[in-house]
Amino acid sequence: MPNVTTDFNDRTIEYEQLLSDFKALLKKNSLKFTIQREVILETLYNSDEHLTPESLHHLLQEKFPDLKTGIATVYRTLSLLEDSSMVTSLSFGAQGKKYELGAKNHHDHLICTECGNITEFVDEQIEDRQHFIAKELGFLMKDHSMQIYGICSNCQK
Amino acid sequence: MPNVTTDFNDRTIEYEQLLSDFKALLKKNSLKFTIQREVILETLYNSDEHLTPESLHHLLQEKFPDLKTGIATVYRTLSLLEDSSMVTSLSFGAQGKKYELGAKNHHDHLICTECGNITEFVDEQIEDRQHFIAKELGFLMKDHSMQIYGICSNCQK
DNA sequence: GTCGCTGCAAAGTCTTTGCAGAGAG
DNA sequence: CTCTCTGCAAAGACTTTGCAGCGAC
Repeated sequence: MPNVTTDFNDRTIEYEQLLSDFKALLKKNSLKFTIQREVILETLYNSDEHLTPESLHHLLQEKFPDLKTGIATVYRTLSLLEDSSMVTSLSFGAQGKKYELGAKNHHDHLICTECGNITEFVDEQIEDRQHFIAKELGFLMKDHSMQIYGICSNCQK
Repeated sequence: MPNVTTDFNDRTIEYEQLLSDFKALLKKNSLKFTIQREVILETLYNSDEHLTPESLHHLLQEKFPDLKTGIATVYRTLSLLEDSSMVTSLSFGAQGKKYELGAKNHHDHLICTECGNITEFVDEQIEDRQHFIAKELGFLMKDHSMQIYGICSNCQK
């Protein structure tokens, strides 16, 4: 199993750590560590995108064709991981949920409505403020998404 | 609750204005102004909540039982309104989308991933910061959307 | 060996589509 | 009149569940 970090930033944790967290979680709940659960975690870890259950299932069929992992197992494992906060799910307005590992870093998007260019950014002040607001309103904040729409400097010319 | 407010009930557009916008939109696209489309717009306007297609359909059956508006028409009209940016939709999980009129005042959303409850808020500090960031990165900001996902106080119990 | 896990297929949900008659322009 | 809309029901898309055998512990 590769012991690598992604090139995102220092908030990303290593796979070995993630895997042992997962095993600890399973043990604590008298659940079993199966090869299907392992490859699902690994595939989520190695993906830079938000995955739908279907796209994750597809990836598994490509990378581990011998396992013949069923879509039902993908759904069941994602629910398990989400319930234990190891992955978060987002719905972006389209149909269905998308999942990503909670261990990855977060960023927001500036989207140019003219050329479609997307700039990523993270702003600590906004991040802090979001936590504050969630707390004020009694929410246990899990994740957030923010998009700013506008016209980029190039397109303003 | 310092700078956070959930007071969002001021309408930016009156219903008459909204209705004539809707009629203009229909005319422009050679579509017809039907009683079903009207009551759907009106019901959205008079609701302070985010409505699912199903809950909107329910409201229509209560308020306009004689029309017997079908659920398919609700879906079709919501799609039409969304495509033309008169309503916006939010997704909060596997249980479908919720819709609201775009004509209402700007606000952001806190979405409970357990029960789907949506709380609205406006925070000046974040609004200001978004403008600042857009400016810093050379964007002419037009709009933005922000969703915080978490677990509401009720569901934490 | 026990008991949870898995794949499969069937069953649920939610949403869209085909169609023939109704109705707006 | 013409051509779009509508309600209905069937079809589709997505997700969950029941079950019998498999496999981790």
